[in-house]
Order: sequence, then structure tokens, then C-alpha cells
Amino acid sequence: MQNISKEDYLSTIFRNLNPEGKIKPGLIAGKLSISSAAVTDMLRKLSAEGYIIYERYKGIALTSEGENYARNMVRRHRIWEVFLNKVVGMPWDKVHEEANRLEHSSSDDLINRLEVMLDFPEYDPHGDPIPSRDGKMPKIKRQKPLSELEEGESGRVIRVNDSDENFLGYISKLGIMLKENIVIKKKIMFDESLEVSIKGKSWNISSKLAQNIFVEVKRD
Amino acid sequence: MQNISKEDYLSTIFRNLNPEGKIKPGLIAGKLSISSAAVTDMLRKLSAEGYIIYERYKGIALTSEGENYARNMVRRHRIWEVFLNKVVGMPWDKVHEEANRLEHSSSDDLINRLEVMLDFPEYDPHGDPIPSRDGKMPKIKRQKPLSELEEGESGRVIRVNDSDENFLGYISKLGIMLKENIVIKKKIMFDESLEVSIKGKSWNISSKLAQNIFVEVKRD
DNA sequence: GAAATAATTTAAGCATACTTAAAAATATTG
DNA sequence: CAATATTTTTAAGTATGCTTAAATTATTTC
Ligand SMILES: [Mn+2]
Ligand SMILES: [Mn+2]
Ligand SMILES: [Mn+2]
Ligand SMILES: [Mn+2]
Repeated sequence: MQNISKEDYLSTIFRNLNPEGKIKPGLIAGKLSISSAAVTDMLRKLSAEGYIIYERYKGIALTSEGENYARNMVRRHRIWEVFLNKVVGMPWDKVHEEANRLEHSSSDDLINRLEVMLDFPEYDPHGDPIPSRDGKMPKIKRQKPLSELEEGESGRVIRVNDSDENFLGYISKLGIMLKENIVIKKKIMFDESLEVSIKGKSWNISSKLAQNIFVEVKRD
Repeated sequence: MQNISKEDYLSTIFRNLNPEGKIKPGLIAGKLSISSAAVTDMLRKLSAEGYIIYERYKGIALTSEGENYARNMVRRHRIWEVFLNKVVGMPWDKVHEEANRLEHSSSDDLINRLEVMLDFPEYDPHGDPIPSRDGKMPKIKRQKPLSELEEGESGRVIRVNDSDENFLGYISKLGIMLKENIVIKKKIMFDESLEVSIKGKSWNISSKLAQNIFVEVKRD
């Protein structure tokens, strides 16, 4: 293996497996913005190389080799994000795109060195967990999208969707960042939008926005 | 443009232009370890895209657009090398290969940030000059290969060939690094090898090795 | 300056990773 | 459960960047 495309396929598969550990071609095509036909092609190759279990029309699962490879790609991506953000000072809405390219161009040795410099971070700048060198994932706190909170409730942001630069740039302007507390002042039924309070300021945010911000779920 | 191969061609052309600002296909093929036929193909594309001046059998020159692109690639490469060496702590014999990949995966914004962190370095870990953001090259000191020194002369190392990991690893073991002084104790005529003294220790080094280590030429 | 040698280009072909369009299989719905 | 809709696969084709072998052009040598 030595391939940007294949690495992106594996990473995408890994990050989008359903609870049964499977994924369908259409979802991969959507996430990678390519045709389903292209996905079918690549699935055959990944299967032939032993990275996935694939039978036509049956869905896809990772082999343990594929899972290890994919998990390492996620590790590379997220360590780069932390490094770019914390050490290089790049804003959190720019690091994802940069990491998406760097992840394919760095040796494991480099990644391990960055990890040491960062003192073994457990989460990336968007709250996503970073696999450790030996493949372990840190515990993930119970969470739900902001859109599922009720009127009057509040929640502490612990994760945000990192795939859209505009989204991140916009919520930054509202003062939304990890660990920030958000209060749901009102839910507008007409369009499912939310009136929220952040750092004492009020904003109206769309349902779609709220679906991409995740808050900690307090133990019952 | 968005291409690893093309970027490597341009960088290779830039770094190997003869004093008249030209280069022949065979040299490019050799440096990139590919066939001359492949080079001919690519030269047509680079020419069509306005990066080089190319007429068959006539040799190659960079357009100003091509020169700017190529110089920026060299800049990216060398800034990465300094960063990996100084900030990340990677040894000088490993940074070239890593930078060879990272150079294609980093935005100008990232490179500029690294440059600021490094306080605008002028030379990479092997003594090669780093083009500035506005395309200026730092002054290069007069230099010649160690192999051209006479018996009894000595010289301060200001540049080494960075393209071979084994070479760099080996000379490191001999204590050779930038700014180190090397004394030519004896030239062995039979095989053109040199008996040299470095930090008080004596070594015999081959002619080929000595041709890849450059020392400052003192003003006459 | 002709013959031999070396460098370069052309030609044909291959692997990769995509595309669109058509066919086949699966899933949904009335 | 049959008709319809959706998803997936197959088929055919494209661009990129290589390869080897043959043809062409340039350079060197006598
Ligand atoms: Mn990627
Ligand atoms: Mn992230
Ligand atoms: Mn390169
Ligand atoms: Mn270097």
C-alpha cells in the first residue's frame, strides 16, 4: 500500500461504520464525493489486498489489518490537527483541510515525535478522540447534538463536526468552542431553530447547525 | 497545477540549471530515476502549461512562472527540513526524505507560519539557502568540495549533499557537521582518498565522500 | 566530414483512479 | 407479493504518469 486514495477510503470506512461494524458503498461515495462506480472499483482492490471484507451487494467490513491501517490514518490526522492548532497556531477551522493532506505524507516516526511534543493528547481540536500508538481509543464521554436539548436545558460543548470550514468559522464567531456552555432559551417550532445563550450573548442558530454541535450528557 | 510529479520536476529543473539557465532531459531523468521517455512526455505538459520553455532537442529553461513555482517548492522543502530538525528534533539524515513528501502537502500559509516560528532561517540543516517569501535567495558563501583542498590545508564545512541518507548518517559518525573544521593531513594518490582530522581524530575518507562535503573558501 | 556513439523523441502499452450510462440486484410500497 | 424506486455493479471510456523498444536527432571521434 502507498496511496492517498486508498488511505482516504479506509479512513472514511473506519469513521462511518454502523453499530454492526459495516458500511455501504453509497455512504463512502457520498463522503468522498465520487461516483458509486468508482467506489465499487476500489472496494475490489481493497478486498484483494486484504484490507476489507467485501462481497457484492453485501456491504463492507474492515479486516483487522484494514482496521489497524485505518485507525492509524485517523491517528495521523488528529495528531496533525492538534499540532497545527496548538504548536503552529493555526485556527481550528483551518486545521482539518491541512491535516487531510499531511496525513498521507508523514512517517510514523514523525507522528510519534509530534505526539511526544504534545504530551500525548487524547482529543483533537474538535473533540474527536485520538487513537494511541498501540491502537487504543480514549474513553468517549456520553454526548448528544445540541438540537436534542430541551428548552431551558444547557450543555457543555465537547465535540463539533470538523469537516466544514465555514461551519467552524461561523460558530467561532458566536463564541462557540470546546468546553463552552450553551443555554437553550427557546426552541422555535416553525423551523426547528434555537435561541441560545453563549457567554451571556443570545443568538439564533439553525437546526442544521445545532445538529453538528455535541454537548456532554450529564449522568441521570 | 496540483501535482506531486510536476512539482518534483520543476524543483529538480530549478536546482540543476546550468550556468546558462538551461538543463537537458537526461539529467532530469537521472535525478528523478525515471526514463527519458517519461521526461519528454512531462516536458510537453509543463511547456503547454507555461512553466518551461521547451523545443525538442533544444534543452529546457524555466519561464518566470515556472521559476517562481520551483523556487517556492525549494523554499517549502528547506523550511520543512529546518523545522523537522530544529523543532521536532529529527536528525539531519532523516529530514530530507520526510520533507520530500511534506513539501507537496502544505499550504503557503503553513510554510509561512513555520518560517516565523523559526525566525526566518536562511539555510537548511545541510547548508542550502532558503528562498524568502518574496523569492530572494540569501547570499551563498564561496565554497568548494573538500576533495579540492590540498594536503595541509583545512576548511570549515558550510554545506553537504543532502540527497543520500546513508552518506549523511556516515559522516555524522565521523563528527562531520556544519561549521566543523576539517584538516587534510594527507592525500593518497592511489585512490584519491584523504586522511583527514576532525575534532582531533583521524579518518580516511573516500574521494566520493569528499566530493559531497563543501568547505568555505577563504578570500585570497 | 563521415562513421560511430550517445541522447532524445516517438510509439505502443500498462496501472491507477476517476467518469457516465446501462444493467442487475435489492429494498420499498401499495 | 408484485410493481416501483433505489442502490449497486458492470461496461466503456478518459487523463495521468509511468514503462520498453524503435526511430530520430545530435554529438563525438577518427
Ligand atoms: Mn486525506
Ligand atoms: Mn478534527
Ligand atoms: Mn518531493
Ligand atoms: Mn537540505
